[in-house]
Amino acid sequence: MSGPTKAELRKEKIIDTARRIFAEKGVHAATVSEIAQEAKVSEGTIYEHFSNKENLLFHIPEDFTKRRQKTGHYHLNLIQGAANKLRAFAYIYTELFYENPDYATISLLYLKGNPNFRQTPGYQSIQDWFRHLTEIIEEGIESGEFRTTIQPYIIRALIMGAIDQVTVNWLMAGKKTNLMETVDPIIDAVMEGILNPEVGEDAHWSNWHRTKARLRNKPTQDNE
Amino acid sequence: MSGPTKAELRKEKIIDTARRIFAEKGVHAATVSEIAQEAKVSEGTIYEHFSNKENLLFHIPEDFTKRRQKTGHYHLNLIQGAANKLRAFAYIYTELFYENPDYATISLLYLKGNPNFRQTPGYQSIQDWFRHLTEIIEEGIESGEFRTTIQPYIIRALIMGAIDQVTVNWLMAGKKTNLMETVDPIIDAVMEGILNPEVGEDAHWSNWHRTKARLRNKPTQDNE
Amino acid sequence: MSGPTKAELRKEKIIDTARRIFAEKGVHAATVSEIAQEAKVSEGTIYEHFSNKENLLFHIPEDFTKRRQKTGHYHLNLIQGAANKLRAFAYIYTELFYENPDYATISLLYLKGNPNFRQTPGYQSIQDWFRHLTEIIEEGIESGEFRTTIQPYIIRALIMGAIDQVTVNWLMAGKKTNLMETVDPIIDAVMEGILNPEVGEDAHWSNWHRTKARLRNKPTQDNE
Amino acid sequence: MSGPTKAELRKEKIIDTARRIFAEKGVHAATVSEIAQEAKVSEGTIYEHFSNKENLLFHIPEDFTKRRQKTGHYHLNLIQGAANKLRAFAYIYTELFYENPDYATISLLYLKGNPNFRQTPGYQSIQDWFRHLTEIIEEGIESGEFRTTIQPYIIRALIMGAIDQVTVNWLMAGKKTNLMETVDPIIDAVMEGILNPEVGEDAHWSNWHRTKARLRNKPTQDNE
DNA sequence: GATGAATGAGGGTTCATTCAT
DNA sequence: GATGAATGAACCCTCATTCAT
Repeated sequence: MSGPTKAELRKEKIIDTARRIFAEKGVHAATVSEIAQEAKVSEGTIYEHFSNKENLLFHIPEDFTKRRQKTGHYHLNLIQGAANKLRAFAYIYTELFYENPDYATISLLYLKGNPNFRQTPGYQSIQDWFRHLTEIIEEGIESGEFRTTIQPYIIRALIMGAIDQVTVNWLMAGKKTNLMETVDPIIDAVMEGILNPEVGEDAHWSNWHRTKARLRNKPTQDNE
Repeated sequence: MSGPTKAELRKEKIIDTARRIFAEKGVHAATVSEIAQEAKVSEGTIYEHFSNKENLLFHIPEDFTKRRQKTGHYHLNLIQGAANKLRAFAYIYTELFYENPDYATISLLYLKGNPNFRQTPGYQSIQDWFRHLTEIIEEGIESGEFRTTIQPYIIRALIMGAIDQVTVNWLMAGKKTNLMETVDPIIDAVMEGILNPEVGEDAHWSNWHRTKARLRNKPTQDNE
Repeated sequence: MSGPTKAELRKEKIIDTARRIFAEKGVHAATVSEIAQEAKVSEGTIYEHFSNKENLLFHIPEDFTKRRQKTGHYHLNLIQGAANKLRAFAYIYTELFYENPDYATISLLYLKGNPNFRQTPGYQSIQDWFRHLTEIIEEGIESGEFRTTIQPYIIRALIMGAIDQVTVNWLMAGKKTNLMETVDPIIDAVMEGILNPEVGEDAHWSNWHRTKARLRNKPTQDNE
Repeated sequence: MSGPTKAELRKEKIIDTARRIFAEKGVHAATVSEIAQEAKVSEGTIYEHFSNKENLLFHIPEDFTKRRQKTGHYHLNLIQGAANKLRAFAYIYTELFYENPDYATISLLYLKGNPNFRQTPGYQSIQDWFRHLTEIIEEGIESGEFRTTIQPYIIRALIMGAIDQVTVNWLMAGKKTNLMETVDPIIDAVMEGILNPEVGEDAHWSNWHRTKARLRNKPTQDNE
């Protein structure tokens, strides 16, 4: 019946403050002392809850992961069709960054490429969520909605890579645009591709199917 | 007529060593002293060439940028058709990472998200190269090769985001696979999309065009 | 009529644990928190019984002092002759270390040279016990059993110094030997000296009596 | 031709200051920062010369060991007779403490019982010097000067134990007495023992030879 | 231009001690 | 009396940067 304990609130306060300061000044430039001060706890208290500074960093996604687990799966299950689910996934994924730019900063700039983070349970939770996208794509292939020739891992990289990319640009440029507006164009492009179907294969001197074959045979031709 | 001066060689040696050590241990964990030792120069000499540690970091892409400027544009100009150029671009871009994983590490993990780097000439050179991809896409739209509805910025984000994504995964997983093999599937997917054209729009209870429209009107419906 | 109270048992448990941990890791490296944990009390409880960490350290000899008071004097009183008592004293003194190596460690390495400890009642108790050895020696001189030329303080330093010395070596070497076997040789040597009485004073070019006199007159001749 | 370099002087200055401060306040209470300040170097400089605080502590005996190596052996070789050498050794050993009470404090209170110190070259040097005393005693036994029944290790423990003991007492009591005056009584006692040769064995009800035998057979009789 | 010893500010972390419950 | 979470002062150590040689 009772809500979170005082200790839990304290811990969340620390994580929230750390997220903000890490994002603002960078993980390296941020000091534990400053986080303590702004979270209105002592430095010692931080070390009661987290074994060290990096461990604190690694706990930042926890909240979001939990929240997404609860709501994300719920919403996706209500949607029918792989294409629809895929678009919804992109919305949910992007929206998390859009609504929590500090989390986006930390996730994309400090955690994504951190080998130590990949050893933590926090990373596992995120992976679980990513795997969901793969499942959606596989579902679409099986149902015939998607081409059978596509590779789920590649499509996942396309979608998430694109969103990560535009999110980083958005963050770096000062968050002035509406990040959410990039979701549909990304998904539209992934859905239908960029080639103009009204133009025949022979419209170009070197159509791309042939080029593809050519390049494949000499993949390192551009090397010195 | 004569080659690079002794000082220039020294400078390159420093950059090469820095690239390796920054990539191996991380920029923060790497020390100037260690770089000096391994480059067989004194710490003071490093500061003769670079104003500080971060400045040294920012000079790492220089080499690659110059090399790419020379060869990249040259090769791309020989290729006809936007689709072909686009694929070639992806090859060149990925190959640089594949052949220089230390550079890939630094570029993707330490420079991409560094606001200070975005103020340097080094970033400008990279941007110039990226803009080339945009131009290729625009060229494809104009020539009718690509759909007129696509947005070049989005397509660029898709391609480069996907490559960055698979490259980071490849780096983190120990560079065991052949990164180059992911290029074609990525470009293929971008070219033709993932939807199965043999299945009609009405094949699914909720086709994606309708869903798209629906989601667009209530983009934040999933928020609490 | 009833045994020790719960509080007293608690206090003893704390002292016992502290003795073990102080000895194992060193007083400085041992933490109050660890002692509390292993003694299964809270840190606060330790501070109910002892004003601070050093005060806890200073209470460690208490037990042994009390026990020795009870049994030591009793046994010594049953023995006749100063030489016999002296040997018995050495046995009792060494045995305490032998049976309680953790106490030996603390006593010899952390208390012996601690100026603050010398202000405590605990130190007084130990001193009382040491004075007993002086009394035995004085008794031997008076009874004619010992030479009248010896100085009780010096003999006490010899005996206790030797035992302390071999005990520290024993502790440092991993307590592999039987410490008790060193007691008799020490006392034998103190009793009869090391000079060979069968060799006359003039057997050596420079007999020690003369050397002694010589050195005494120029005690600092070897200084620069 | 030139004297010690500036760096060597600096290093010695650090060691000298550390010796004084460690002795004054205790190793634990002394701070590296304070040592740096008083030695007029930066903290960083201390860590250029010594890997950490304990390593600095372990370098304190170095000077004395070197000096003793040079002068100690030289003087001892000029003296004839084991008894004379033994007394001379005791003088030299004690004098080092007497002339350098800070070193005595560190040696007896912080190094003697430090297991880590026993792994250092510094400890080896000291051991070499101690072994010299054993050799002198063995020499005396072989020459017939000393009893053949004595054990060199025990005699060494007696002499050095006694000197250590009186030195610690002297230090703790404020260095008010003349420590050197204890050397002769110690050596005299060791030489001739404490038993009065003019009193026959039967003078006491229980002479010590018999007691010795009795105790030997029941060495643990005092245990509960 | 090159060196590398010296600097010293600053950071992460520990832990004895306190006090509200 | 007992608890143990919270405190925060203090310390060891690192390392980017400087500058006399």
